[in-house]
Amino acid sequence: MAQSDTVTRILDTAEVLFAERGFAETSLRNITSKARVNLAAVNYHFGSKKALIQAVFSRYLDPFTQRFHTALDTLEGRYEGQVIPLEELLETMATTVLAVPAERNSLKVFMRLLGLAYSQAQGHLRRFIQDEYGDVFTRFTELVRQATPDIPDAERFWRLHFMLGTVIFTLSGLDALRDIAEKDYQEQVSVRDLVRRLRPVVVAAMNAPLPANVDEEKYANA
Amino acid sequence: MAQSDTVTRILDTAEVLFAERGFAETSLRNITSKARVNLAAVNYHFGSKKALIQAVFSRYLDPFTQRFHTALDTLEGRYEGQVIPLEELLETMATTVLAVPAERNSLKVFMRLLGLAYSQAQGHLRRFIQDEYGDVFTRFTELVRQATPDIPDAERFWRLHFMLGTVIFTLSGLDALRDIAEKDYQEQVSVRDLVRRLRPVVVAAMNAPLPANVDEEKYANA
DNA sequence: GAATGTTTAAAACACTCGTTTTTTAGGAGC
DNA sequence: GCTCCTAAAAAACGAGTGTTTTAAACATTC
Repeated sequence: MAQSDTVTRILDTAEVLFAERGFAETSLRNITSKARVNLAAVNYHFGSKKALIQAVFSRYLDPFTQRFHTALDTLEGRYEGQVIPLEELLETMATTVLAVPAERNSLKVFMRLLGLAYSQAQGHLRRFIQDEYGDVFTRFTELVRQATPDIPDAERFWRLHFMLGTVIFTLSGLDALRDIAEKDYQEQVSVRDLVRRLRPVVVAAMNAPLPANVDEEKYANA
Repeated sequence: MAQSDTVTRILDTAEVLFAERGFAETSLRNITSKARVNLAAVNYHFGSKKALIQAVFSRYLDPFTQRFHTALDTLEGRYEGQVIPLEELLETMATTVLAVPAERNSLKVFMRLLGLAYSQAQGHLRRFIQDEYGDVFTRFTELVRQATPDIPDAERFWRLHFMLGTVIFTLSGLDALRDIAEKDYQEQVSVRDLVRRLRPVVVAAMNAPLPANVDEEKYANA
């Protein structure tokens, strides 16, 4: 054993604690003691706490983006030049997201980390994610653009982020919401259930009529 | 002067710093030094940092919920017993949200604080908000229920939270998104603009077709 | 098998944190 | 005058933080 299963133990423990309590609220001593690892090991293996945080993200995002790229590859191959329908694109994204637990532990942790990364005020994490993994998102939005030619660019930009907010907010705050929902509706909700519920909502939101009273020239050169 | 404009200065400074960097990342020394106030003043006037955080929220939420309640009063009065259409309800909520800057400084700060309250893992804030201000939200959802009788209860619950996620995520992360949007689309976006864009999206999302492959009995007793 | 490089362990460092205590100031009431 | 109470200021406290340093153990290679 040994080798560097210390690194793995640190990452495994850190991602759970980060997801539960946030980055600032999780100390290195929390992590190392729970992982039964020496305190200095974090700085030895990762260099700093900030680097550890990024490593946690990389371990999720590296396989995710890779998988997403290949999924888009096969999708493009299937439609060979033709425009890919919006539903297909969303479906592919959903499938890729749901496939995360196959590689890493928990989809819940993944979504919670994403939510933290966006809400965390300090830009370092968002910048890191944008720089390292922005490509696949750019590729995806371009395909969405082709699938929805009637939506002005700015409007599509905002709607995509509306939907990003819906998904991240819901799935990252899932535990709290699940408690309320199960209390009121005696219903077990899994992430798969939520994704199934999200599908028609996202499609309808993207296809919603354009807002009224739009200043025309704003879209003239878009 | 004097009196207790110290309290106001602390609150004014704290809400901005909290909104910018989060609660854990903002120290009392940050606040008191920027507010040109003695460090001990926070504990003297508020008792603790946690109490200060709640005071910041109360200063926003007290007038907001009050305003929202009276807005719903007049709306119910106008429809005297009849069912209020969903669009009217959403419109009222949007108007009330947009009216926040009349009482307090910044709508941006308000939304950012709300976003933090939800993403912040520690439950004390969410519990505080739920306990103190849950009534008006319950009232609102009940009106939405009457306006959308065809949506199963559980489904409506989730869709409302989907939309909550959309609004909070977008408006609380507005600065970052605005940067990207303006760079790509040379377009100035105000909060009013965003609310205008959000309107049709939220309506379409609420009215989206029900998800397919639903286990029927889940809705049988809802 | 001694030497080398890598990983772990323990301790210390230099701060920062929220909170508390002590001290000083400023009016109000009589 | 003096006290009483509230507010502000200064200083100190104790705990907790990320990081660094120093020592020991381990594994590998020649």
